[in-house]
Amino acid sequence: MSKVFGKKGLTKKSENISDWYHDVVLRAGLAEYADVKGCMIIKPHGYALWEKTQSVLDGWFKEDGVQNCYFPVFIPMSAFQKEKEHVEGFSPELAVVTHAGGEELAEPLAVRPTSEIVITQKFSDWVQSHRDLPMKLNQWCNIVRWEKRTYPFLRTSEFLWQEGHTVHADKKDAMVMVMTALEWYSKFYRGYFAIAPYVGLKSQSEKFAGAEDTYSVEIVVPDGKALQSATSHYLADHFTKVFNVEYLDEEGNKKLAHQTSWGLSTRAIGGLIFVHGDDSGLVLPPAVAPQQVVIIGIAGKDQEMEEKVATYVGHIHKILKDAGVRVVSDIDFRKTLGFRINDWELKGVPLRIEVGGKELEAQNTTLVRRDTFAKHQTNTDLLSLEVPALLEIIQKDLYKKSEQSRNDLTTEVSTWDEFKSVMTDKKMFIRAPWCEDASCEATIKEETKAGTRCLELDRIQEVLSDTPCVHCGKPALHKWLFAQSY
RNA sequence: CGGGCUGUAGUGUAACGGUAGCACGAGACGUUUGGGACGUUUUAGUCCGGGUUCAAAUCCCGGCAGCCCGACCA
Repeated sequence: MSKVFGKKGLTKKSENISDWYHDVVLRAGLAEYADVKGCMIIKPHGYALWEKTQSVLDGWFKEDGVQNCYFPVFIPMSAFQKEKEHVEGFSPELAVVTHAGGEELAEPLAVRPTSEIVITQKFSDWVQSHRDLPMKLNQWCNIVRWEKRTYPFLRTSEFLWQEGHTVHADKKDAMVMVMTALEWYSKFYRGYFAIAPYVGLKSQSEKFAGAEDTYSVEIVVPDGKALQSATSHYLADHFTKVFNVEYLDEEGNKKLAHQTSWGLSTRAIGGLIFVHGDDSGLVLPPAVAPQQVVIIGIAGKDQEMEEKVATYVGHIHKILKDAGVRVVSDIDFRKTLGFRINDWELKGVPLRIEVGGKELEAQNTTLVRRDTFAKHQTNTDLLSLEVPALLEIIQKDLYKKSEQSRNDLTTEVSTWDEFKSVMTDKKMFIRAPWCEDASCEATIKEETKAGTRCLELDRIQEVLSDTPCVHCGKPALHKWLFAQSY
């Protein structure tokens, strides 16, 4: 790797990853703090990443027959209290409206922390026959969870997400949906965010409040901690039996529908920042970068040259735009070159094309990769082919780097001593046999701050024999992933 | 929600209980421009609410917000 250009006022990632993260969020223009605790103003550069996320996932949802809709942000407290595990799980973090229109409300309104309740209520009206199934809805919305400890993007009091809610005739159909949604998320992280995650089943104590089973996508943050980055729940009939979501099957028998829900939030952007960013700021994968290429005009002090360079930049801009590249031109000659370069690097634009007198004369351009800072010249004629190809290479290289980092930050242990020493020394993911007992899990967490993250999908079928739990020694059937979490 | 630290122009900082200063930024003009330029000039601030005091950015109390450490979570 070539040298990394540090930034004025930007903490180095290796020195303090938390300070670095906050600096990048602000300096790259992704978001700012709002006046309300834990609330965030998402700025255009950050919101563009969310819009890209939306457009990709929304396309996949619709191909599968999921329809978008919108439910109210307010939920009557009485409705919210109907599912016991659900309300116990969420009530500590509910925001509740008690006054409106200048008067105290007869019944307080919860600001939705998720919409299982209100959507399931409607499912009971909308689902009558097996012919109504499956019914697949999704909404893109904001939700509020009054977290005690907040962190930009990763854990904000209000956040944006999509929540998919579906009902099916039986468990088998519902499980297909659960796995389909999980695969969308996994595919999105791998293919667009260039992040290699772990995907698997949550333990019973870590599952969604009200779910039968929860599956999740877990990102390995470079400091060795885990970020739960999307979830897909099999709700069985837990909500449908509370709200009588029943249908008549072909034989005329009444049956309870089986339900799923699944979501991905703006937290994803936090994962993206953490995984790819470096000491120069944000690094965006080309597939999601709002601007994939920035063309920087360099003119010296020469007015005539400024005009020539501006024209040349425009020419290149058109070539790239016609080639389907998201491109932006910077011909703000009033600012010094260094300033402009640093600014675009902070923002994470994957590829920079420098164009000045030298390039003009040679009819070429200088290409500089954001991820490696590798620099080379390319003839202008070849740009329309080379740039899209290079963007793909950058995308793949970022993924490979993420995969390498994930693997480097994961280790397998079989004894409790090893487990403890790894968790205290380094902080990383540990794969170890576990008995699946909740009290054992709680003790592990108490002693190491690390909890179970998931049982990887491809290990669910693989059943161990004669293997003791890494902590308590009771028989373990699977190797689970453990880590400290964000 | 508990413990610790913090809160001064847009940003970063300084000021013993006694004139709120500096740098960057932003605006104007001029000179500059191949990795964060310079001069002249203009601009803008003590988180909010109480208290102590002749006098509060400074001390005290409460609130709000940020960061860190716990408990909780997408």
